[in-house]
Amino acid sequence: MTDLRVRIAPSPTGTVHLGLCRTALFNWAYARGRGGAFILRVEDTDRTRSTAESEEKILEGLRWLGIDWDEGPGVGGPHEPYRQSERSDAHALVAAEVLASGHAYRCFCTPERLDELRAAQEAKKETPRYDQHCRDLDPGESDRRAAAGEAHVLRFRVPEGETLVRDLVRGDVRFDHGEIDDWIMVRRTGAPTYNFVVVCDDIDMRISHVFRGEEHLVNTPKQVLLYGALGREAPAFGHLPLMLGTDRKKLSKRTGDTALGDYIAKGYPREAIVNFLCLQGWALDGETEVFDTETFVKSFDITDVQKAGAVFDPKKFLWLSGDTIRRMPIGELLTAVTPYLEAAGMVNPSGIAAQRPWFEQLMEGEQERIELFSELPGRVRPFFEADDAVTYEEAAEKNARKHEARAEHLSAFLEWLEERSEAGEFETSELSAGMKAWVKERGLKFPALFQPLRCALTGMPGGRDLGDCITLLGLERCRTRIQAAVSRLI
RNA sequence: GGCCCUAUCGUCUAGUCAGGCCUAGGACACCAGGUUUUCAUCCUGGCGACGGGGGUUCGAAUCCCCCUAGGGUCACCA
Repeated sequence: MTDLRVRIAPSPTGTVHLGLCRTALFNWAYARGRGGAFILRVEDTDRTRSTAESEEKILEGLRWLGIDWDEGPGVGGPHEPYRQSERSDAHALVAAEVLASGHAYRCFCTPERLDELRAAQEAKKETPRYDQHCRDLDPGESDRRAAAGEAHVLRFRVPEGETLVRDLVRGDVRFDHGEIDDWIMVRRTGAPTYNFVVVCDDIDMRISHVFRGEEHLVNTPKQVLLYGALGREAPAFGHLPLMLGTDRKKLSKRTGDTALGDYIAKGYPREAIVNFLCLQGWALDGETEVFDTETFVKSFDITDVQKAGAVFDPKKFLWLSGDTIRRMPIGELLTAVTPYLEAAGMVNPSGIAAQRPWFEQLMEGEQERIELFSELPGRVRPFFEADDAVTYEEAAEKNARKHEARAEHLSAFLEWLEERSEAGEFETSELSAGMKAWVKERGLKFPALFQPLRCALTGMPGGRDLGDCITLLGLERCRTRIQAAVSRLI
């Protein structure tokens, strides 16, 4: 059996894009589901745009998603180093080999000449391409000019013919070599280009399958040709459909957030993000939308991947987030939400531990009402406000003022509450039932008490069960709030 | 524009490779009911698609061709 080895090769030039996350996820799942190895390699050949911070963000982001790598930065491996910029010696060796074998040639054309060429071609509405000016330069002359220190690049000598790419997602794709430029392998600075190093490194690292975004499909014949020139067998390829924005173009900041960090900050649960990403171009069985990572790993196959691009649907993502939150154990939810509570100044780190049951009750009432962790502080605000200065939202106050005898009802209800407390009957479900009975005994409609009471207690027009609010606040705080409301709602 | 990819409800998709089981299934969204003290959850129902045209076949969402539409790519970026 040939060793299954897949990789993700991000370039550290910015934020952690969701597309990268999905590609990583699919590669990783493919390896994990088949006992293969998953390798992480940092593609930092563009020295001017690559940053260490970006690289660190990528590693952090992948780890956060639950993706672990068998070889790569941080864990090492038999094919070190895993940062392309540190592999230049190997690249130089291969470049020399390709030049010596005649599959590549030196090109001494100046960037100015190339610019003019391109401009002329564009003016004539032709496809911009290299005119192979240096392709048939005499080898002796080429060597002399290079030895004399004349600046040059190394170009791949694309032969006549066509290349067949057998894509595990798309099937067979043919490319006529007449359409492929004699592409640059090594820049005049001596730095190798992406199409060149990606092949060198994938060979060195024994990569067996390359799954990446569809934007790389047209690069593939160039790479396949290089594998051939090097006498190596190309890996299997699979080009994933693009993730599209609502404008049906490649997902970009233009139509919404694209960075993993944005979603983490908003409080999408990890499971929801992974689950949603899995759904972009792949489906478990066509029926089941919600599944865990383990199920994904067990079921994922590259040949099941959709060919057409997938438009990113923020609404469905939000729904999935809320659904995931609703299924979380309360303790886990509390942990997830703690940073948001702290950031809102509602608790300090030890505060929750000291009143854990209270916080758990608080969470239980909100669990089905939030779709993102970040919504929580706004929703529980009333429970952290001063009792004599609850913020009344306009809609809540309006609802309360609809009832003529609001102050009388509130005062009477407070008396009833005091009695319940003295009687030791101050538990949520008994209170909820008792309140309803209280309203009916007086021949009232529910809103006559509940709307003013909700306003008094929370200042909000809607929300959790009022009995629940009462037990959460306790008699003292309820008394203050109701008394305040009696005067404020006159 | 050249080349390449793609084409099922508004969106994500199942079904396409092995044509009949498809009067095309699920999910989100939307709409209407129900449950509920409110909000939310939850439940029920509804709306809603095989881009168009030719073939092949007894039979096509599924196979072939053309058209159309969308996307990707054309860097000394990756």
